[in-house]
Amino acid sequence: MTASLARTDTSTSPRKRAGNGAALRDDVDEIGLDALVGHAGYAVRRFQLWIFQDFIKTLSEVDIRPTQYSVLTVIGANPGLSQMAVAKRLGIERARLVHLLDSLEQRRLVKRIKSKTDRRSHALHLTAQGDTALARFKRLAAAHERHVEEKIGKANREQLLQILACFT
Amino acid sequence: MTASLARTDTSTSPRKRAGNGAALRDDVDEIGLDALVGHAGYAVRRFQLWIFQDFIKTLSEVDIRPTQYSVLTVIGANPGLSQMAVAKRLGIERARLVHLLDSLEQRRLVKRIKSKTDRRSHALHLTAQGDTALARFKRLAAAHERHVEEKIGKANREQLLQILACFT
DNA sequence: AGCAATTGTTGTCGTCAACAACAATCTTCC
DNA sequence: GGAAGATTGTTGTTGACGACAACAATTGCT
Repeated sequence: MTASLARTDTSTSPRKRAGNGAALRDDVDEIGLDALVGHAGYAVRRFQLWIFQDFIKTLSEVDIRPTQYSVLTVIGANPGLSQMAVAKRLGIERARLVHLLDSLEQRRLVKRIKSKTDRRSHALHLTAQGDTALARFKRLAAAHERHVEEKIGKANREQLLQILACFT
Repeated sequence: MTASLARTDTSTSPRKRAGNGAALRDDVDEIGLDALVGHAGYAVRRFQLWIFQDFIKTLSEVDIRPTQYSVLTVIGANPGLSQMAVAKRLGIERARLVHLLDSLEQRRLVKRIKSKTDRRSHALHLTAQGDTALARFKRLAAAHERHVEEKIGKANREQLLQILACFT
């Protein structure tokens, strides 16, 4: 019933190299997504995959991943935050933030300072080195953002940001 | 700078309960995201997290996850595809698709049929049971999609789909 | 003082993307 | 016709990540 064979047959296929046109269609362009095209989640998943890969590649020379960048940025903009506050603000599990900070602290980008007012918590700060490093990360991240703009268009990117602002 | 956004505050916060407003700010609403607000990747990550959680919850009664749903849908719409074709079309690693199909085949939703024309590959088909099950999955997925619509708005959802169409 | 809540931490579990290697099979090219 | 190279499915490993559960130390509330 589903089926929907005989799709639009865009016969632009320059012949894929495998001449087994008999039983199997492995020509990507001809495979229909059916209900998936109406699902925002599918598009978002593919987009996020692309965007994260580009981010990682663009910042590969400094070896910073998206989550690390978000943590550094928030700490840089709000010195003295507790781990709990950072975790809640970014939607990261506080258990996960522990390893994240361990790594960043080993690289001398962040330091945990024992809070005087609450001996349970740590006040998070960038090191001097972390501060200058973050500035470089931000320049590279801006380059990545330009890649996004080139990919989906300037106006579309801004609309996207506006639509998804309620999740940030 | 940044800050604000006046979030909808779903957490029913009747006063945060911790009165240590001294040195640490753990009030989520007051923590600025700085450069993150201009990054599409951050918004997309948060959005995808939300959307996947809603999908999983909405389809929890049938125990189907987003990736499984995408595989079933594509196979249902294109019977006889090889694993390689499905993997390429959905952007899934073919190694990963093996386990995915193992699981779906155990649940009698999918069957691998040895291809006559290419003895390396399998032709993928839904079982009769898988076909009726997929119809139910699609109804639940439609309900999930309505949740998305309620969250970001009907017009915004359609714009989103249009903007990200180049990734599907 | 006593009890509940919070903070950081450790640990486990399952999902997922990215690779690498392999046997079986197919294609291509000589 | 046969060797060389590519493709398909498979197995395995690695690392990032989200979700949970438990714990000690500490704090807040009553």
